[in-house]
Amino acid sequence: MHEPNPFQQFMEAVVPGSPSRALTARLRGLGRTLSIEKGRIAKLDRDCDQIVYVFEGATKLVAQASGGREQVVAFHFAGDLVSVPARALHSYALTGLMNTQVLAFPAASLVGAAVDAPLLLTEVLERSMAALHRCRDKAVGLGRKSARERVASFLTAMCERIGTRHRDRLRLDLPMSRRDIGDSLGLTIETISRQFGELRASGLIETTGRSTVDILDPVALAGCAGHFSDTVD
Amino acid sequence: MHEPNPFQQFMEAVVPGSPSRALTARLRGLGRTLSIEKGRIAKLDRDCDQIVYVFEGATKLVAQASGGREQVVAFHFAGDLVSVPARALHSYALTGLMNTQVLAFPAASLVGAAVDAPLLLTEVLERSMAALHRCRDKAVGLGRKSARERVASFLTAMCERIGTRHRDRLRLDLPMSRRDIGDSLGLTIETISRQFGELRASGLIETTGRSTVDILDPVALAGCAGHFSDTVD
DNA sequence: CGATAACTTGAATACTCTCAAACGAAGTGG
DNA sequence: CCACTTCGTTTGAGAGTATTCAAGTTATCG
Repeated sequence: MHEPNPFQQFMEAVVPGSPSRALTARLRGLGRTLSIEKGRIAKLDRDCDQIVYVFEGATKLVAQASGGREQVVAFHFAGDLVSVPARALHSYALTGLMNTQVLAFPAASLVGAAVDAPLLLTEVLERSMAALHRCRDKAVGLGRKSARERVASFLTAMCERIGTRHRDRLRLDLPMSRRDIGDSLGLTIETISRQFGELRASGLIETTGRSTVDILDPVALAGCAGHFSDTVD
Repeated sequence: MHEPNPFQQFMEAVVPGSPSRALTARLRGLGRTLSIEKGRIAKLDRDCDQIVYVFEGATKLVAQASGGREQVVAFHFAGDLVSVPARALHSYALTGLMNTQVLAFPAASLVGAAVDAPLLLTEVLERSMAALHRCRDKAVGLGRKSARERVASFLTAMCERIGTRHRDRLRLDLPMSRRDIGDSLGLTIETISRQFGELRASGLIETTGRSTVDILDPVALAGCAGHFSDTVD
């Protein structure tokens, strides 16, 4: 059992079916593998938009506004595809939450290379639409929800992405700090900590150490998230 | 000079080059033209994700959370392409800001029909990435910015999209109400009103009636937006 | 011109932030 | 293996910004 290759895994995950040799060669030429150490910023080409495949590890995409304020725009885990804009109203950086391996493509070149590979294009389109929809759901949280609802939303969403079963209970091993969570939810670390405390007191969660969260009552927690429902209100 | 056809204009705007007859016929069969009256919700097919081309007028995409709270996720104007999800964490609706004409496609079918039309696919991809990047910039505003900064951001962004020159000054004819602006920026109408008042008092803007805003000092206004800059801080 | 809806303004409240300090976990070196 | 250092987290008190509630005012439309 030899170590899997980042590029190979990317092809299997993102290009369904059997891609032509020509396409494979083309893409191999475009992609650059990068290691991102925990807490460090990926050294991406900042001259053009990048499309990054997370092969192993976890990252956060951070936007910087004036005054050093940071907003975590999204978290990513192995298998995810991230679009990193070169220039926008705010400055964006992809940062490792742990030691991470990624494969970075210039967005324009990737799309250009895919004109003959509709399956690759549709896959990228599919994923970027999904990202858009997630970003909108996040915007609703940031714009209209209380701290409690944001934290409950966050934990519920994380559960679906990286939750595991541990002795009959739902467990979450968070790779991000309280600060990261705060920067993602538009709250301060103190507020995050207080909300965790109250959820703990309410018996909805249990925490061990810094990163482990057991979800004792997933249904009640999701109920705190303030998502749309036809029944309530 | 006969009235332009929505479908024709869609093809010209979204499918560059000269599309094949087969593709044209296929797309024509998929698209449904809809009229959306001012203040009313578009009667879209809610069973699957939709891709909507705004032919004429303006719309807002509204997400509904629990408790009747609403978040305007994006505004759209003639020529824009909107992705409306069928089901997500929140309930989404496309609403007319004025009498509006749109062309709605089932997203999956549109993408399916485009497997042979890479230019259509790349155009849709391009636009959805742009939407993603705008949504992220919006998330930064909602998560990390003051009321003042959000309003300044909003006015600056609107200027670039629908600003006009009027006797040597930059004019904005806002099709949306204070409530819409508030729901877009995660603020209340009262806060919007107060911010407009203060910007007026500072001499940055001038308002006439409900919808006309003259930007007297675009540079200073943009400076209030709190966007990233290397120079400040 | 009158009615209605949208907007503006004011005062009191609430939620989260800021600042400050104590606590605990994780890692290092003896 | 333990003491020590450091960083992340927790907790508390006070301050600030936007919200809520309540009038009052101004556009816009019929």
